Amino acid sequence: MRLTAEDLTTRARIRDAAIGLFGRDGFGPATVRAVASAAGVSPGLVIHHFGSKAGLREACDQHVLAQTASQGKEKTDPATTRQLIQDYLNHPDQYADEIAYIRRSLGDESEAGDAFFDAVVRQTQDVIEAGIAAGTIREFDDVRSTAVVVASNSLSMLMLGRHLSRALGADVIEPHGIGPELLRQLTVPALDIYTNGFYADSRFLDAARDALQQDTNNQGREHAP
Amino acid sequence: MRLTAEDLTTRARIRDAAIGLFGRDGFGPATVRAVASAAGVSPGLVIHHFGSKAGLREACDQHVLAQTASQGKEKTDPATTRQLIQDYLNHPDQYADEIAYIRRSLGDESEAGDAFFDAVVRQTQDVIEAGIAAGTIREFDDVRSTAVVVASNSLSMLMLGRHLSRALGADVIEPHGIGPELLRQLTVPALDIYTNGFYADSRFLDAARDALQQDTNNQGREHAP
DNA sequence: ATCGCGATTGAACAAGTGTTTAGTGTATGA
DNA sequence: TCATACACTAAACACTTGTTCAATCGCGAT
Repeated sequence: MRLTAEDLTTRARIRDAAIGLFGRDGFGPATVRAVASAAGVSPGLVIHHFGSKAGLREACDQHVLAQTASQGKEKTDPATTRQLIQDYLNHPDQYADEIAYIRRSLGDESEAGDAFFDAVVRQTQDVIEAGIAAGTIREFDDVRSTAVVVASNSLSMLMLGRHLSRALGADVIEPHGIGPELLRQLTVPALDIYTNGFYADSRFLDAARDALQQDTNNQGREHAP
Repeated sequence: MRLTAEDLTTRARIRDAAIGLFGRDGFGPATVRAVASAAGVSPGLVIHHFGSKAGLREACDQHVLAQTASQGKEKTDPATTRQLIQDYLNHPDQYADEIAYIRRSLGDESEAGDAFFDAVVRQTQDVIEAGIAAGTIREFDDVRSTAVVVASNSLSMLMLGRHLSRALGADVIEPHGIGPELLRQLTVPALDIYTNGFYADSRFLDAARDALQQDTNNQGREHAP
């Protein structure tokens, strides 16, 4: 259950307003005055509570990170995955602010973004290893790199959500880009590739292996003049 | 061949400096003064040539878009793809500025970013359809959506390059994140998934199809209270 | 009742922003 | 030769930014 704004302490109200504005406008463009106004408070009070704009952002980082770390610890089996999908489809804008905030953190280089990305990769790797053990996921030569690729692919929806909706000609542009309409159109094609592959045979894979092998031989001179 | 800074007209020098700074620092943080300084010129001259900072950005958008549209029209068959990979591996920082700039454009909502994303999707779809005709790529129920997914996955490397290098423990942090070291580690795992799939069977795909089918039935009430 | 202390505000400040303006050269064409 | 146009600069302007400061407000403890 989400607390309404009136139930929160002023400090928390400011922080939540900041999370919303930081996520929507970015850390630079979102001004202290705008945050204060959104929280129904004076700009000075924002500084009084958080010391500086950087301090405010730090508090937002910690809060969002803690918020997202608490959930998403137990999604390993297909049943729970389906549960999560349906849950998100029914409450689309429940985590909208956090999602937008994380997107900004991943784009704008920051420790919070690093931590979040690492957490996603770690969790992805756990899921893969559990899936391999359970026989639901293939075995890979390099599980770590595979986890990074899969995590990157997943997060691309977060980073490019706006473009995805646009490219699919969404009737309504969803608040932060990623929404039910989007998932409904992209989940099956994505899982289709993950299930049946994309290429018809291993020609591309072999070609890439050749190219990289050949490159490894010339590894001495990185930057050719 | 790339022209050196001295050979360019002042206007072009300013524009190139702006592309570099916009890509490195972002459109907001990169100041007119910084651009002017990087181009060895006074701030007023920047405005004199481009009317405003927005006009400067527009010129940069057009230039980068034209630059990237000229290349990347003929990469359809595996041989050319390998050629491109090797070419990029040998000249890593040739297009570094453009890559960083495009990354910013895709993140910061802008017409240029939209145009670039659409171009990538369109090109991806062309490649897929050509591949299907040639028998190198599987057939899909929804080619358009598949193209969007593949394009999104590809661009994730661009958007998250910094995190990818970090997560893979790159010895040296590449200038804009994506570089030879990164490609060498991620190309094969990525193509492995695209070739042999990720899941061991179609259980996840079926589960997702069920969930979405079930959701389509309840489509009337979007936001459950 | 009053003291004290944190929450809160409104106004101000210093720094940085994009932009303007007046002025200086410096070519080129009449 | 001169005048016009253009590239270019230095300084200033108007504005926004984050932050500070003095002054209240409200409330619990003494």
